[in-house]
Amino acid sequence: MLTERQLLILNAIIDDYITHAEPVGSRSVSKRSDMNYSPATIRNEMSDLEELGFLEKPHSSSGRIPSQKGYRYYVDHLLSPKKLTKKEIIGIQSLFKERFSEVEQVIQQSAKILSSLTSYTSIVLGPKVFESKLKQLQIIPLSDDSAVAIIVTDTGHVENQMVSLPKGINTNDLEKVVNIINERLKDVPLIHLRNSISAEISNVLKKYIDEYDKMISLLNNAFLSQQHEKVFFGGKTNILAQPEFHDVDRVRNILNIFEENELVSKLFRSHVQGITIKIGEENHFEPFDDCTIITATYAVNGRHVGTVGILGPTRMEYRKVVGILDYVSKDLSKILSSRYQDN
Amino acid sequence: MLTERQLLILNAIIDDYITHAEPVGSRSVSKRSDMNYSPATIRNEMSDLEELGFLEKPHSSSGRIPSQKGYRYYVDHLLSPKKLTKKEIIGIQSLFKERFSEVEQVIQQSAKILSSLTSYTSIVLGPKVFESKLKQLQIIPLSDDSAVAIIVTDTGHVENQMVSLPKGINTNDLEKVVNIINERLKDVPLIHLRNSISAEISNVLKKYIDEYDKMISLLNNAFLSQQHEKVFFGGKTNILAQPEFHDVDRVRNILNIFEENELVSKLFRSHVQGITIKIGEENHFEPFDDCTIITATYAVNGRHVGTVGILGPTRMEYRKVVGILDYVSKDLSKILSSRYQDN
DNA sequence: ATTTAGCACTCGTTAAGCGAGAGTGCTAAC
DNA sequence: GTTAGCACTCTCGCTTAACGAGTGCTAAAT
Repeated sequence: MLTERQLLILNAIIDDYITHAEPVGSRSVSKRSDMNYSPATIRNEMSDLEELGFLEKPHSSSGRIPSQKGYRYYVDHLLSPKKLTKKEIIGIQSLFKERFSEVEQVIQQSAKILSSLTSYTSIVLGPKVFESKLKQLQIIPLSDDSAVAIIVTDTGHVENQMVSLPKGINTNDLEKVVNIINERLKDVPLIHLRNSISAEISNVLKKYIDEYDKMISLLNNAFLSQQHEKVFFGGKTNILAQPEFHDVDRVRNILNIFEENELVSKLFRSHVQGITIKIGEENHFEPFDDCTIITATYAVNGRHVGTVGILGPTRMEYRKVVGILDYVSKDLSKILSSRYQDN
Repeated sequence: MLTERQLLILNAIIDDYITHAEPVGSRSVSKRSDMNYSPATIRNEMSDLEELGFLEKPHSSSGRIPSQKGYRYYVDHLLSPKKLTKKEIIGIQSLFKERFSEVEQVIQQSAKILSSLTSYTSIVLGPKVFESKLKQLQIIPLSDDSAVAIIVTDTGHVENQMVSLPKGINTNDLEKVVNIINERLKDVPLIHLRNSISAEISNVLKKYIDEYDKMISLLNNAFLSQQHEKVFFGGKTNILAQPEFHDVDRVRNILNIFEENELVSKLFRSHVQGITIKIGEENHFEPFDDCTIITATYAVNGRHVGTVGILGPTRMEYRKVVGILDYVSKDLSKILSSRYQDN
């Protein structure tokens, strides 16, 4: 167990390193107002902390920097989220105040807010479309062999998907099917649609429709669309401003990762409610070995449907980021919930 | 006017600089197989070419690099587009062969092809949605005061737009209006929709509808959607591989520009049919002062509806890029045309 | 038993100096 | 008109030296 003084010193070093990005020496720690020990004492403690694995030295005669374990200890035991300033809160509120016509715009806006407030890169996932409910289905033939299927959800979200029309399908039948679905499956969550079709209305369909099998496969295609969540970014290039990313090759690597939505979505998706912090190798993804990802979930009417996250260097302003993320995720939840309530 | 020999030398220097990215000296020019002069002679010519403004020196005792004027002369007089290799053609064909369900996917694929073939960044604009024609309009109420308007075009493109329902509007009336529009304005180009409404059907509407004014403003909102072309990128980070972009701050600048679709669209939109080359300051945009943009237009059934473009350093492989761009733009035109024909 | 002053030592950073190499411009010879 | 020869320039990489920040250890002070 660490002594009180060791805690104080560890905290001081991490704070210092976070703001200055340079190894911190005993002298500068000892000069802090809350530190009443000489550099020599600090040095001894630092040596101990290094032995315990909380600190490391870039080279033998330099100051210390926090190790991954050090950061972990810091966030687990020492971290007190910083309250947002009045100014920040007002800023957030005013940005959210613009009247957005679409849910996606609200989400995109959250990403922007996060990145501009933190000056790191922000990623927002979701909300999972398929949790929302069917409002209306349309299948509009374009030519003899193709049509576009349009799904409108109760949240006003529109998904569309091209489908090819099997030969021998009857346009009247198609209309009938669409009508039946709209009558009987309204308000069924998209995620259950495919099941519901076979479970609830297959009998009806079989009765009225000639080419049952073809019709089913057509519908399955129509509901195939974007199963994966959308990914929104804010400040994609913010991370380049950090001194640890002053190498073009690394930068390129990371930016390329951003282009792969699948991967990003896997890396940032949070499975537990609330704030999650993944430091360096805890991400289990080599290019992020010296990055930290902090995520929070947001909820709609109590259900956690998406993730907001920040990507920065391990030397990240944890206090600030956690505070902001907490605030924004809750605000976003509020806004989305009120919106979904409306409908 | 330049002499035959000066042309030869200018061409040699540019070719060399394009491939090696380093100032080229008299000796290396003279060593080329088609060059039967000694370094000293070359030096004299180079000196003249510099005086004429086609070449410049990074410092007094270094080799020459082409000036912007030099590149301009090169593309205007010396440039012979490189024929694609069999391999490249086969590659393009096979990538285009995948059966895409949506036009946008074809476009996105073109961007990918271009960037991977050229190893620069590619940008594809359009096609302008509003040139396509109305297939079907839907307005689906979500709640008492909001609805989503969906426009399906003859090309299978789906646009959707949230609209707020003015108070006192009658749902039956809304349905009537939508029906009238679908009957009478089918196949009207989106761009003319708003005019057509007032011109062709305002009488009918006035007859049947109570709240004419409110209805019109609602429709105007519904047709407001994305007027600006979409922007597709390929190989956003390719440009970072070029030695002239090995500075993180510049890189950041450029990548930030990529995020501003409006700006990108303005910078890359081509107004003339065929290949356009803008070198350095010809772009009239300071961050691109040492970039070249090469664009080509693509057409659907003879109408030029969009732009494909490449962004690279002024030291760009002009011959190759022009060849590829020419080929891909034509191929894309073919594919899109055949698709639009279908419907 | 802690804490701290003192000191030798280590390493990274910076500046200066130097030689090699690539390239030029000029002159004079071909 | 062309080219060989040569002095000159500038960059680049390497070495050296000085400096400064910081450490670890020892011994003295508290």
